[in-house]
Amino acid sequence: MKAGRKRAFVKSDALDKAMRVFWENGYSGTSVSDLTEVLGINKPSLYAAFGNKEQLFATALEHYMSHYGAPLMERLTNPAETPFAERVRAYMLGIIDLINGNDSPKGCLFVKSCCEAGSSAMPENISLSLQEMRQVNALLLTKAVQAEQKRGHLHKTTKPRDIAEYLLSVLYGLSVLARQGKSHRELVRIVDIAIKALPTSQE
Amino acid sequence: MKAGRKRAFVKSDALDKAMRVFWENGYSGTSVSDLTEVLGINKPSLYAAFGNKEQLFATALEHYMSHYGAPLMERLTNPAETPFAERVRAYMLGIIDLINGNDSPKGCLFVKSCCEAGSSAMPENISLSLQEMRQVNALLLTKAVQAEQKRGHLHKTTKPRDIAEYLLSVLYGLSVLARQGKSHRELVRIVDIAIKALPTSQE
DNA sequence: GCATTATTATACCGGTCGGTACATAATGTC
DNA sequence: GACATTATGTACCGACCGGTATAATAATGC
Repeated sequence: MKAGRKRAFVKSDALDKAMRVFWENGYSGTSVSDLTEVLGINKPSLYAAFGNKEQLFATALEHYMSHYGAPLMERLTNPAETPFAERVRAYMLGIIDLINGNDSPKGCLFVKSCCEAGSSAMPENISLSLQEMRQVNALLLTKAVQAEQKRGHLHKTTKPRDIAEYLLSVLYGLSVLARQGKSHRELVRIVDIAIKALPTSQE
Repeated sequence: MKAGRKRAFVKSDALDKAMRVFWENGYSGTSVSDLTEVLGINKPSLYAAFGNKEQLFATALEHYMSHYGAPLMERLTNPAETPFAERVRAYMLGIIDLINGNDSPKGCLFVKSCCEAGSSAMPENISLSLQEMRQVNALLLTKAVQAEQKRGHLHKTTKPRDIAEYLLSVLYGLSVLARQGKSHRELVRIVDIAIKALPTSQE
């Protein structure tokens, strides 16, 4: 055991709370005072635990992606015996629950952050890692589409990458709609239309 | 002619410049100093001409929607003799040009603002007018779909409003992708996939 | 010419921003 | 218990925030 006074708060809990503040107000819309107020700690504690505002945001963003976003990706491949369109639907419904939950801010933190990115209002490092995150996400989705094309359940006239980007585009749009208060039901209807566009082999 | 010293800048030019600053950095990412620097005027001139930061943003947003967004809507109905899918495509390609232009910030100011909305970082009035703007946009698109269904060129199993919201969702997604640097060509490919989802009567 | 009116530039307002110095309190090792 | 180590609360830093008071400047109507 290391020496020294014990931290009076649980770091992982604080990180999740901080993530939600950024989720609600965005990077430049969130002040350090906002964070310390919600987390119930003082500034020196926050800076000692998380570095500075930029580093805390980066950590919160990774926490969001790994704990809330990434787990949904499994639905794209499992269970393998269900039709591809159903798996995509399950994935997208998971995203809907995430961006339209009752106990979390509306919309998607990642999408929100992307909109802030690429300007002087957001540090360049963050903008770059957002771009990397998107590429990883798109690649995973592309591979799922590719696997399905090889199985022959999806015809091959459209490049898998384009199909993946199309699906992501719809998802990003859902985040904007969720932010504006659209209901769960309305969002699901959009997903159902979007999935009809998938060029299945029976066409 | 009114008495008094003449304004040393063209108000409409200043408004367009201000719009671009907000477009680049967002509402809370833009400071009044950012604005006066780009506009080349002093703060009292800005406040005299546009009220305050919030009012200037509201004006800039309306300028964006009426001068850049709204004119594209005509492509949805004209020319009436071209197929509906082609008109929708023309509309969406117009949006792509807007959000991926070389002489303007990437992405869509409206989408960016929607992501900032609904939080303490953005005044409530702005959030409300963003919601109204979206409703107007969705209604116009819905009516275009509805007209096409009556003509019989689009089958009626899907509600026109849902189709409209689906198309808007794709467009909002394109804004996020454009912001991340996706090329014109890639965005067009997404639009082409999205349009295939339209339930045309020949199916 | 002269009062009136509007815009300009400078300089400043209180408040908040992100970030930290400092002293104190609590834990471990020896 | 002495001591090193770590976290805490307070109080503060310079810089910038949105916004304005003031006075000089330029245009008008009469």
